[in-house]
Amino acid sequence: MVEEKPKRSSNRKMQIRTVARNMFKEKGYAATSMRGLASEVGIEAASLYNHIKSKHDILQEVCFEIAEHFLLIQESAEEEGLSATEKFKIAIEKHIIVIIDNIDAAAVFFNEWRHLENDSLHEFKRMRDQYEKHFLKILSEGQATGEFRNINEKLIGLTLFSSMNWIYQWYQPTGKWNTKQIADEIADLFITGIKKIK
Amino acid sequence: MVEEKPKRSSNRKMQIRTVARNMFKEKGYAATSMRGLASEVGIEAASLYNHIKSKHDILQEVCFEIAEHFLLIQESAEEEGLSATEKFKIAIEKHIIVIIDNIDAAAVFFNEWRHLENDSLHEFKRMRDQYEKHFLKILSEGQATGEFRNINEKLIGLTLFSSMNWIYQWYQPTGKWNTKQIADEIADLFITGIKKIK
DNA sequence: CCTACCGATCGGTAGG
DNA sequence: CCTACCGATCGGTAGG
Repeated sequence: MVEEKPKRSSNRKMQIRTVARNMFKEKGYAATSMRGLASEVGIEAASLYNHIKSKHDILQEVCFEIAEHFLLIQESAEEEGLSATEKFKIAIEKHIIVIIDNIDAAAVFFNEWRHLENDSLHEFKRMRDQYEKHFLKILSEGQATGEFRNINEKLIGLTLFSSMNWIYQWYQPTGKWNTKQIADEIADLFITGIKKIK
Repeated sequence: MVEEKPKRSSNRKMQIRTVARNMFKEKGYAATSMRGLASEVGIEAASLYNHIKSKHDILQEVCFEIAEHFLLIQESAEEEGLSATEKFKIAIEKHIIVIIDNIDAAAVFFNEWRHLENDSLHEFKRMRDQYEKHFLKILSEGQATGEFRNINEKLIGLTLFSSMNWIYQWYQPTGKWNTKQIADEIADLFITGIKKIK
């Protein structure tokens, strides 16, 4: 039996990223110092640079690790034979699961992306816009099939994203609702709010 | 005829606050430097301190100027003879109007309040919690009267706040929707989503 | 992974 | 409202 080598450096890097996610969420990127980060990790600031390239590089990693989660949702959503309503519900639930399962990274993603620079900022916006289209397409489809009433789909889409993307502001892992309850209640609210009354 | 004196210092203070609101929104509080702020105003950094006490003091002023707007809404909402549905719609519309009419300050209020300290942080949270109760009360009332279906009112309340408080992230004054359209569409979405079906 | 250190920039003050 | 300046802290590097 082959025992896995303890990848010490890799573990330390993971630890740095985990601590950084949390500090970026709590204090914001700009207000988090490398000395403060190092202190939480339990090493000197200079030692961080054996594991990471720069403060900005950590931000990029955190932002794009969650961006990839969102892209995976999109790719997996190509199932056939579902109504727009069903697709809508599934998309909402998956999106909320990503946020809640990665609550610190999600907070950084939604709140600190403006500190990205140049290429990474550009790429971030591109991915975000593309991802939003995925939801807008479902809204259009639902109107075309007559499942949804006439709505300002862009505005409803922004409202939906607001509802989901703000969750990190109030969600507490120790709270009384589980992920499914939250996802269901929000999905039902929106579906009831936009479905065509027969 | 008495001509008003040009209150030079007061105007300069207002200008500083206006520029600060915008920079705090765009870059965040921590990433906004007093030298950068002064440069935008057109004076030297040291000169700022003839008009303001500290960087932190500006943040407090911006946060609490908008908090007062929200409290005014609450006080004016004591009209009698309205159904919960009507109260709900009015409360949503007024809240959204405050945000859109004070979009920079609103962004700071919702995004930078964590940089408040001690008393002002405590007071901020107290006001915010109290204000949220105002909405929760309407939701409870609507369920009691049978206007609204059975909902998790705390969760729906958080979702509503998310929808409204995220507006600053996407609202553009030059955009194609006016304040009333935005407020109406969001209010209708929520009311349709929670009303009891007869 | 540390000590020692770099130049740059920070919020803010003294004094005029 | 400015010049000149303060001590503190910033992100990051050199060298071991």
